[in-house]
Amino acid sequence: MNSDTRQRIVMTALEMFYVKGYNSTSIADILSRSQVHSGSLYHCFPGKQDLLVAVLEFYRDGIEDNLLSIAWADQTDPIEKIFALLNGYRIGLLMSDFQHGCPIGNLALEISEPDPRIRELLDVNFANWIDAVERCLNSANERLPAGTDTHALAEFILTIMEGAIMQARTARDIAVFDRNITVLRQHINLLLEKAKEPS
Amino acid sequence: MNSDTRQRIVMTALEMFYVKGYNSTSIADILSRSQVHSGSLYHCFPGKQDLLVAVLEFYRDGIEDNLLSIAWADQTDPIEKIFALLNGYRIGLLMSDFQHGCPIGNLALEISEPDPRIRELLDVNFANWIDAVERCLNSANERLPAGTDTHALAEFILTIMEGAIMQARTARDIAVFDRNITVLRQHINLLLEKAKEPS
DNA sequence: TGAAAACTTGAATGATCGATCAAGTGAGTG
DNA sequence: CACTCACTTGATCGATCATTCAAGTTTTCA
Repeated sequence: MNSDTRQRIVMTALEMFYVKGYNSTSIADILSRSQVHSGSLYHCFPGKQDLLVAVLEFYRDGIEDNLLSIAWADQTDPIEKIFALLNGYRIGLLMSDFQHGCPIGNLALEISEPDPRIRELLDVNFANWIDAVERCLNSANERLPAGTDTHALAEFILTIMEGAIMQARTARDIAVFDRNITVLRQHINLLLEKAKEPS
Repeated sequence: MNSDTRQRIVMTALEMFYVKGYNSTSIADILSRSQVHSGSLYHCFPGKQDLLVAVLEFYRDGIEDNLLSIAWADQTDPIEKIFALLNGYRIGLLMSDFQHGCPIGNLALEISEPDPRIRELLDVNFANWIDAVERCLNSANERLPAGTDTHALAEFILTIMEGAIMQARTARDIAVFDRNITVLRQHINLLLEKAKEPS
């Protein structure tokens, strides 16, 4: 397996699935953009679905190096880490003129009857993201009300990220995204305040 | 324009776009399911995009009769109206084995480079949904903290609905949806409690 | 009643899709 | 040097895509 060719194919597919979606990206698109011929592609991958699997495995294996470590550079406060992560998606929206949202979320809604491998990989990617946020919340444990369900709260934050991106892309207006994050911030502040109460 | 044929086409397209998505639904699919021949379809619609426009116009014009009035039967409390609306999507997920999410949200993420008409129609549909929730919040105005941004909160609730559906569909687990709604409920309760404080 | 307009039928079109494969290249190994 | 085998080339395949259109049928209305 020529890993240079394979990697070029995967990175091209990753980028095109991100911008155009899975169904709207043709093999011919990927071939011309990656400067690879069809025989080489089908030497590395049995079919288009396996290309998607490879892309999702790349996301899964690279969450630390390609996402978290970048968003969390210079961040120490665990609560601020969460907002720094969300801000990464905000920047992605702005820099791409609202083309780049969340690659996993896009695929999750686009693929209606997924291959089991693909559904599981989408699920794992979500789970890894939730875990990362949950670790932040657990680090801030003593600042949150006793008995706070940090897993549910981490899921909630993913939910807000996905929904906020969806609305901002549709409206082509970053202010929608910002208002959503502001309400999330208010919710977190309410929790922090509640934790301070003597009760 | 034979409105019977037109309506049958639109309702079939609506259903198939909902379940399979826009790109994955072929004209041939719609023709066979609606028992219409291609000439009739293209007599009514210039092309596939115009079919999507008609579907989105149907959603836009039917939000009151086809969505709100059903979800809000037997609901009087404005806050509970919001949760009843969310519960409608929960039931849709369960009854369709996680096939039915939010038709607007699905299309919003799937269509990456939309025709301006389509982007605007997606936007209008979101705006109408937000308006409906905002009206509920405004009705409960005196129970919320003074100065609450009800528009931002309504956007936030749409965000949660979309994100919760996305996660529940991917995990094929309604518990994810429920946990998200629970956290939203806690946020609303925090607001209601805060409004009671003498400050 | 008769002609025009609206609508239906269904075969056909060219484009594009994912996928195949025979032939060729070249690096590594005996 | 000879052989192997991973890899590349690029023409080609059948399926399916959205769309077209000539011919036929029904409805409208003067």
